[in-house]
Amino acid sequence: MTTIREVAKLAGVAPITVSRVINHTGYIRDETRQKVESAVNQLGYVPNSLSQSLRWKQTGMLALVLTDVTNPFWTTVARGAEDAASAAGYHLILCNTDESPEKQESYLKALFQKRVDGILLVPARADLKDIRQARKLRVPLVVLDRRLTESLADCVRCDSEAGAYQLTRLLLERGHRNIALLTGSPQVTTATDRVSGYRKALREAGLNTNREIVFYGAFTLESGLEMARQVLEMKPRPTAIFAANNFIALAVLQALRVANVRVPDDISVVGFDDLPASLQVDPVLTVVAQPAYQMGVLATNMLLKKLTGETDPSDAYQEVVLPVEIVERKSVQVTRIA
Amino acid sequence: MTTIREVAKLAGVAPITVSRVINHTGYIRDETRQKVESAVNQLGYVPNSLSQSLRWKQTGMLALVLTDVTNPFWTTVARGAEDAASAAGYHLILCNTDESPEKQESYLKALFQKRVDGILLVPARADLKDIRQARKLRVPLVVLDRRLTESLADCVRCDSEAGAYQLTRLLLERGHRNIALLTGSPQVTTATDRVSGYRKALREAGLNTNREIVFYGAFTLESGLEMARQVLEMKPRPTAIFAANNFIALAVLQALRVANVRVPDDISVVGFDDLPASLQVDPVLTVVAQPAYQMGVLATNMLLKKLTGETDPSDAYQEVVLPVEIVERKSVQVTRIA
DNA sequence: CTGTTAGCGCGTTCAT
DNA sequence: ATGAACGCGCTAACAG
Repeated sequence: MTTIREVAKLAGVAPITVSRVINHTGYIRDETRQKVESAVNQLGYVPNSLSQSLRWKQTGMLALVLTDVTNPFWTTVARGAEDAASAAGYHLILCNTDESPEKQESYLKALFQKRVDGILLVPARADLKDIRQARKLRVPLVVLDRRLTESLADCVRCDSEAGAYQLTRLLLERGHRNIALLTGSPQVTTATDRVSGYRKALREAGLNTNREIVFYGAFTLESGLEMARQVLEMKPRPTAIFAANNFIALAVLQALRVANVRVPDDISVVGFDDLPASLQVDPVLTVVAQPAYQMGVLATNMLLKKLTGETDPSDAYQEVVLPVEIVERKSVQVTRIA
Repeated sequence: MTTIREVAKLAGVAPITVSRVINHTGYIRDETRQKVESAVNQLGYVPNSLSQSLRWKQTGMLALVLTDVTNPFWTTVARGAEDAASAAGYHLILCNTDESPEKQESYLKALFQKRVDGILLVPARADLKDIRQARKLRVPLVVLDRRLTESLADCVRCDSEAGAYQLTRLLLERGHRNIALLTGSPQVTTATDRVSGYRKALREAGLNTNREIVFYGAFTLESGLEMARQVLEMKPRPTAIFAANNFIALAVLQALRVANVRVPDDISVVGFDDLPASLQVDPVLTVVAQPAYQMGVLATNMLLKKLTGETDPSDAYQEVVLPVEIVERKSVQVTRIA
């Protein structure tokens, strides 16, 4: 590919002059600019951003490391992040860890090597090693969606506990006392926070620990199907199911349909995460909706502030917790109190 | 961040020795290796891949430029591409053009600047300018999903025409003669190819041009809703709707539900693109399923062959057309021939 | 307004 | 088995 030197030669100037024309820095005589521009066009010159980044000590790239772009929740977050990044003139790289700490480590290493200017991370596990490394390397990092066991980074997330609490209360108010909660891995704070909210609501309603029905699995369709099967075999069968993420909710609905159990007539179902309008035909599920897009935007802006030095590095880490919102639809039945 | 020189200094060796240890090239005495490794660990040294790429003249990065990661079809393609890329030791960058030629141009420019080793492109428009530029810059490029008006690049796509033909025949065999086709932009070959397949089937059934009912819009929910509304106002109303992509199909189902038109009792519906199992509760729609994941894998492998020089550059451009498959479900009703 | 020099961090080439 | 010099492509700092 053409280099700046070849352009300079053709235009009869020094490379630095070409550089100045391209980057619109410094003063250039109009005539010179035109000579350079025509040389650039003639050769189809495209500046090498590797070299530029090497000199400038910044790459203009951010990275979003998440667990699964296949999940509409994450694609929405990603769109928010991308929009915010590109509004600030940054490019965004997406990486999927599939909840694997090994993949996470491998991607982060690659991102460090690429000298991305900042990282948005949805931590695959409670493991803090990667985050410590980012700190050590002084790579700005914002944690997304999940809490850390220790306060080692800024964090933007939604209020899982409050959402789960509200959803559980809604069920309790409708008379449900046998509520099964199907959640993700105990390693993931959104999974456990939703358990906390559920638990809190049960306690307040005067139900003690032995009334809790909690299944831990993973935030996937397969795990949801498996847990749903187990719920259906319980005697007495719970009168309501609380699915702690969108894939589990869809799995529950699928399993119930296969088993010929009607919603909400035979059993009530509520879920966490709404689906985008483009992906549902007949929205039936009462859910807690998280501001996914906004979370992506906010986290990105927080990251950008860190790298433009608008925040004082000596400040304590910030944590932004976004409120969630109940969207009531028609998957909850009023039941007699048992 | 630490540089190779600081590591070298701490280890008491020359930078090049550190380089050799890191890249496992050349001979190194065990003792030296250990000194270097401990220095690397102590400083948390992470090699700068910008510099490496600059020297090696390759970046180990591929890019997939597509129209919309929000669409499950594309996320599936992306997963295929990512898996294939990472199996070969490459990283994959994702870019969304939203069908905008301007965004496409801007992203491609950035990718050229970043010196990605190769590009997978879903062209936003029939415009060939960007592809010519890639040729001029000698950046290996494979076109995905859509045909080019001129043969200027290798291409991997699915057989839209055959799929549309089969789907239309299925409707014709069930007795439908008033079939509305709701498709994307006339600028997009998958949209027009599906019209061709539809048209061909009608012709074969002895129906002439004035029996064609074709709406051109975009492959989005909004456009689908708008077109569906128009179909519902037609008199006589078509007995079947053929939605030429997944979002249009979902829009049609939504619109029909709102209008209280039952599927398939009142009207039959077929679609292009299946949804992943994780996103549907009760798969109802008879569709043409495209091998999205496989398309991503194949295109990536074709690209990789080009850059490892396994293909003769003098060869003509390849075009791989993947077969599609009808998945019959329950959205088509047998109707009396009008 | 334009050019020269030097160096970003690394690895190839050629010595030793 | 290890190192010195040079250059990848670009631009900051300093001259002129």
